[in-house]
Amino acid sequence: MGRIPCCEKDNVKRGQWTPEEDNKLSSYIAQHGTRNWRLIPKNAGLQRCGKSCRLRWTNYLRPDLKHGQFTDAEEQTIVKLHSVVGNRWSLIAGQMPGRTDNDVKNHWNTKLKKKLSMGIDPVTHKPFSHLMAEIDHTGRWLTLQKQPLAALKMKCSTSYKETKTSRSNGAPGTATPTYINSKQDQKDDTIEKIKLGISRAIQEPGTLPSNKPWDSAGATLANFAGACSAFPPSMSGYQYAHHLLEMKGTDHHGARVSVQEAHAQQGTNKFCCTKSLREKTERILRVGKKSEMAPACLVQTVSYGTYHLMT
DNA sequence: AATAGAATCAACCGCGATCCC
DNA sequence: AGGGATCGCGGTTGATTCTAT
Repeated sequence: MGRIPCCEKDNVKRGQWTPEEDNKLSSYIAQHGTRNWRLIPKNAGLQRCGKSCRLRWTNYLRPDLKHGQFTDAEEQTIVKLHSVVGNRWSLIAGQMPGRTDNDVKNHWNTKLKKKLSMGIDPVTHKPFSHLMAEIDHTGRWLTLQKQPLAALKMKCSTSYKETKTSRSNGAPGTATPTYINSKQDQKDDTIEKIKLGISRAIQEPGTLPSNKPWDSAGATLANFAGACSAFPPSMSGYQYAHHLLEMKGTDHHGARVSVQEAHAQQGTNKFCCTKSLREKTERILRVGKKSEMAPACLVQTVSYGTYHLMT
């Protein structure tokens, strides 16, 4: 596993970028593209490492970036997507034109997380009790950008493929989506299906097909682990997410609750999870990179339905 | 006006994934 | 197939700015 060696050199400049450096980098990239980050600083006459240049370009200099404050709609998008995919900042940023993963991450860490931890919906600025009432009665929570599922799927897929394509051709912002039949792509597709299934299931509670191939009505805390122990091959991500969301269990008061009810009760409480179930969930969702982490939502979703809620 | 503490965000670090020879 | 080079991501740091006292 190779390390990036460039930053280790003593003669490489660090810290804040000056306007002159920005100009040099911008004009070089405008002329030559971003084919090889290692060579860019050398050719552009910059005493920076390639990594630093890439970061400066992608997070600040790119002409398509927005630099202003996050709008309410953008905050809403972050909150919604974060509840679906967790700390997958690049994925979230991919849904927000002009915003970088760094922007989204910083905004979440400095503003949104704080509001959420205080029990305040960062968008409506109302307590979560209000929000949860909306979930129960109208299902409006997580109305993911009100986009058709296919459109969202296309966007997710495009974003990912653009990244891959741009790496091979190097031209910034000119990549077009391509669809390749490979094992990796199939895995990506499965992951995308699961993620989209989760979002759609949360978005549209009560739309579960009536002929569901499972029956969790009699599930108890004790047998939940068995109930969601596998992602059946015959089941779509959408169905599976519904399956998880519809399961019933008992909360820490012993009351029977659905996953969504548990979610509503959970508020800012912590909850635990068992190792075996977490491993199973992670296996279902194992992704190419950061492979030990499953999207937080599904882990949490399973958690709500499976474990005691803890304060 | 001065100062301390909090908030913000650009930049860095380390790691895993992927590319490419 | 193996290994070095490169890229991209998420977590963290620290300089700067803002706010309260």
